[in-house]
Amino acid sequence: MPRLGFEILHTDGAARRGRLTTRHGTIETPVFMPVGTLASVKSLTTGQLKALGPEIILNNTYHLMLRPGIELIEKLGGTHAFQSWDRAILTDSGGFQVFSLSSIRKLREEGVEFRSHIDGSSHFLSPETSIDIQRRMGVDIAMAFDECPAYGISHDEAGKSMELTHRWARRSLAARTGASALFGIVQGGIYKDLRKRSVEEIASLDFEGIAIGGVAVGESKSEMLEIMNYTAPLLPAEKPRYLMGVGTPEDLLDGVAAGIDMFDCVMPTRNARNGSLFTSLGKVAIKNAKYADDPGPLDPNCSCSTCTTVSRAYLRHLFVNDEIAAHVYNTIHNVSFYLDLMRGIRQAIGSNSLGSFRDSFLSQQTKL
RNA sequence: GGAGAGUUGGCUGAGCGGUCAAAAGCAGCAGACUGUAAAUCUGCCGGGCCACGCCCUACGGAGGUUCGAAUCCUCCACUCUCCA
Repeated sequence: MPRLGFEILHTDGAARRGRLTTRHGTIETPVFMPVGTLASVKSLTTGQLKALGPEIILNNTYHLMLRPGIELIEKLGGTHAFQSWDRAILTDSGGFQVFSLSSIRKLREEGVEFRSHIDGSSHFLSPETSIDIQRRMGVDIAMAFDECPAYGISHDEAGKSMELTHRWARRSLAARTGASALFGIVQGGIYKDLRKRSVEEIASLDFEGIAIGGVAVGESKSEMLEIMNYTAPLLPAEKPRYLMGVGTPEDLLDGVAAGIDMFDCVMPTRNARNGSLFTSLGKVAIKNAKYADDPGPLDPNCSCSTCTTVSRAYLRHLFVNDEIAAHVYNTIHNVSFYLDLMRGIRQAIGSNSLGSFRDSFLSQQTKL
């Protein structure tokens, strides 16, 4: 069995309706992958998550390396067994932590030395160690170890960073053993010539899929869209395309229209915990006083267990009182909303109506 | 009956002559969140305005001292602690 199967079933403009095949099931694309950094989609049990139906989730190498540690996960049979998840898992390589933990890391050609954000202890991550950890976790899709540069760096700096990512991409590939698929990551910041160069390099290597990294790191929405719309069409058509860390519902629509197949983002889960809920009628800040006596469902067009069982008034009550159930209800809804959105997108592509689907979705977003 | 302590903005609670419309926390009201150091962070939070400054009303009540009082003095009201 190949490490990863990918077939394109249908196209609508640049948008692709496809199917990924992994050892842990098939994945209909375009797909949104809920983020479960610490082998947990925050606030949900595996059972609750499974009921929502995602076909793939994302874990994080850096976090799991620190705790509980790869030795333990390996000893307990890999991360699928550890978290009792029998569907697909993709791991981020720790590349994003090169960016997000920049204040407590030291970057070298060889790799990155992190001071643990938990206890300050030193840890080293390189293409080889990252790939090794991901393999030992037994994930379905591993990511190359990259440097995700901060927004605002110069063309020169972005170029150097990109070249490092390219060298690391080759090393990641060379270090790969085992059954996990491996995706390369295109960098280059906001500079089109660099993005083009990065695509050429990454696409020339033997990755099972290609990701666009280094977006949504502080640049404006228009810059992000410009880079995405420029880069996506340059990617080889036959491989799955993954836009890392994105995004809002609107971003997903734009990404799919640009030909992206895979997305992940903390937004539905984090925003849920912070009381910002996505609905078919627009965003609901559930803590707002206006919902205090609102007996209606969070989203009248949603069939998730939150929307079919409790009122906005109750959700607000739970949230303002810091009840744990607020996080559960909110996360169930937001994840469900994202998965429903992707389902709708897939159907729309299948019927060549992505454009009207997008228009219809966005026009409803202001109805609150 | 005696001795002492206290009364500050919705609450708790700093302040003990000017830099005080009054610290801090909570509550309240908004906003943000994009490969998760996030159940986090930010702003507003007496009233008013022709608002990056000005004017009112304010630290239990009433007087007083002072150029100036939440801060000092007097009386009153209330609360609490200890001793009988």
